[in-house]
Amino acid sequence: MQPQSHETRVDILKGLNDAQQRAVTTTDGPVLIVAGPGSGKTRVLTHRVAYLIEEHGVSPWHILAVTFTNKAARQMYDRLERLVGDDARKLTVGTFHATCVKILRRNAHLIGIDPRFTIYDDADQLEVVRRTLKDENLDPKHFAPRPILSRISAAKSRFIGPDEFAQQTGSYWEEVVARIYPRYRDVLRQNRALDFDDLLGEALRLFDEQPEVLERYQDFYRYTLVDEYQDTNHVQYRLVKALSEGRRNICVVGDPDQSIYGWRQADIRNILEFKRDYPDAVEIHLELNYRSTSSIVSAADNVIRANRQRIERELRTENDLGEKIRIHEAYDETQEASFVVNEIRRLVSSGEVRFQDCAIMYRTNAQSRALEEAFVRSELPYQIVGGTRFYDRREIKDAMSILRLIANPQDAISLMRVLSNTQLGKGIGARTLDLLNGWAALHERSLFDAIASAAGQSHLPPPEVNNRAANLLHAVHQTIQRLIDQSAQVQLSKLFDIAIEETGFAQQFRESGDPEMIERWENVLQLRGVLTGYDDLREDIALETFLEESTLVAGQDSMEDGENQVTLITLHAAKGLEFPVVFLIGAEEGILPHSRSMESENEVEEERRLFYVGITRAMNRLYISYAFRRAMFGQSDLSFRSRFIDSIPRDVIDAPTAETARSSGGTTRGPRSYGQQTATPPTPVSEVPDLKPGQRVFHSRFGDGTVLEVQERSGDQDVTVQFKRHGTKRLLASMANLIVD
DNA sequence: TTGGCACCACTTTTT
DNA sequence: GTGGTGCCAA
Repeated sequence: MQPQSHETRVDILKGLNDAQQRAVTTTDGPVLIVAGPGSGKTRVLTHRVAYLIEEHGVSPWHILAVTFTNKAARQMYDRLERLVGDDARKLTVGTFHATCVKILRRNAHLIGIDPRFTIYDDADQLEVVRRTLKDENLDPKHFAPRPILSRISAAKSRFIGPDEFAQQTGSYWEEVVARIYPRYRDVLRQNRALDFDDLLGEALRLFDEQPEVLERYQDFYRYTLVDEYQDTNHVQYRLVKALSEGRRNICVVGDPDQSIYGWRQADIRNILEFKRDYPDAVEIHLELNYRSTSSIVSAADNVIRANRQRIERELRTENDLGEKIRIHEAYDETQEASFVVNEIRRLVSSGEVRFQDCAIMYRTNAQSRALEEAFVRSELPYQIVGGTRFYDRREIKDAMSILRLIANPQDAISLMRVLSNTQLGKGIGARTLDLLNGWAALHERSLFDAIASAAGQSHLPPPEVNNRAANLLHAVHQTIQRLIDQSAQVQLSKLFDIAIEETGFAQQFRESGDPEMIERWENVLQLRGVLTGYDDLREDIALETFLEESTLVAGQDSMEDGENQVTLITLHAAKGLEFPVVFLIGAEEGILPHSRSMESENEVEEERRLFYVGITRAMNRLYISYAFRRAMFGQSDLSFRSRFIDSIPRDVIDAPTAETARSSGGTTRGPRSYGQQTATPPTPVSEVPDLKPGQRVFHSRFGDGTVLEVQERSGDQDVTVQFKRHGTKRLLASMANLIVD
């Protein structure tokens, strides 16, 4: 046997524990694998696929594996390539969305959808809602677009269309949504666009309405594996169910404790009730953690146990105790960032770890700013994963909208963007656009058709624009048409060059000496660099392929492995990853748990799971930090450490400061020392203490409070105190008899 | 019609 | 500290 050839059965099972082996070899019928963090889930999944191929002679093209991110898919390919060789390439491994796009591109015409659809991302969707609100004469101040979109998306995630939605509105606000929803759908249809929810929903509709198509896919994908099953929504659940009907060779893997996408309509019941749908399902639990030290596992286990809505189970490890968990209070977010940076510098210079072993995790993207500044100042290498993504930058969006317009001129959102952000739209103002949009609505045609008509390129009566506008529109139409004509003939990067010249997009950068514009231009060039990667593809599919891939990238997908740099990442995006050293920052009430989640117990429990996910990313060292005061909206406010920290057992914490922490009325307060400031020495009660902003004080009548402001006043102090129960008071220090806490 | 300026509300998390 | 919106003057 050659060393390169496939591993034998024995090899496939070698090194796996009993539960893992069962998870790999139980291949007849439905299987539910509940896999705790670090329990070798990915290993089990890949080995299971290899086992199917090697031991059961299943053809790899009959296997469908659905992952949460493209990165996870790629990782799975790579591992399988090592296990089964070239056969790996015949597998279908991808995200739900990517898989559905493929299915729809082939079959959407069967359910009345143009397969050349554009995919609308979150920003596009919001724009459609905004415009629809405007058309309906609703004030976006009173009816915020974001919640409306979320509600529509929630409905779509449960396969509820506009008509059904209208039947079950429970409030005036929902009635407004019910008015917007059908119009939203019509705009997308008009623009030949599908949003993220449609990719799943229309695929499901295809299966519903075209049983023979479903049968074909059922026959094709005979074995289905779904990773991160706890994060699937109702439509995804039904897709999986439909595909695996009949053969029932379905294997789902997940962990209810790591369900963190409830807000995206992930339905935890999918995993909890799997056995109701498949009564004969075999349930296998992987609970032995191979990833983390036992200190970290103990912290994680205790944190998650505090959740009430949970299936009781235990996370175990045979690993050593390792380093204790460090909990650090910083003065503010700047100090917090320096603490992290200094600590990383210290660890790396001791030779113990490399930069790439370290990750910093936070609840909200905004928190990355202070970190980034600290990293730039310290000149340590770092990467921000996700966050303000490359494709979210203004200039990139503008450049992309040109490409999207070429791929789909019906896409009015992109067209509007091009008109308002490139020289092409110069001279075409609100009045003209109103006329064009009115014409489009009247004739039920697209905005592009309206322009064509105004340019005399249509048999329909043209919109009543003035001569000057008509001339401009004629030029616009010609330019776009010319670009469309070229798109199937030149390489993608070449097309891009032509497009940014002809639309005058490039011009604005070249003329400006502004350093900010130069930086933006460099980003545009970077985008061009990405495009050259598609130059080898056939000209007629390169553009479409690029647009599709760039829309469906997940935050994690942009992560660079192998570079020696620190990773900055949100807790959500960090799911599924592991790092030897993890800094979990911003462990404060209002951030983690997030203030928007604090009203509902369900949501606080989800926040706790998020905290749990963060902890369990760490292999050897875990730092948890919080700030005493934190700037939000540019203003600095006081913070209190997160209640979640209290669930971590003392004996795994290495933080002298944590010893002094105690609870008061549900909110836990931090210890006395603030970051690099030294602790205030205990003040004798009899003296009038020297007060400083930030100090915790006690007043005999008003109770606990915090000093906000101090004004010196001829030997006395005029202090403003924020009391916990009695609001803000101004007091004279000599009279108030404040006791420094 | 455009561009500049002032004001505003906002920031969860993402395929 | 940001980005989007609205008003005004040219």
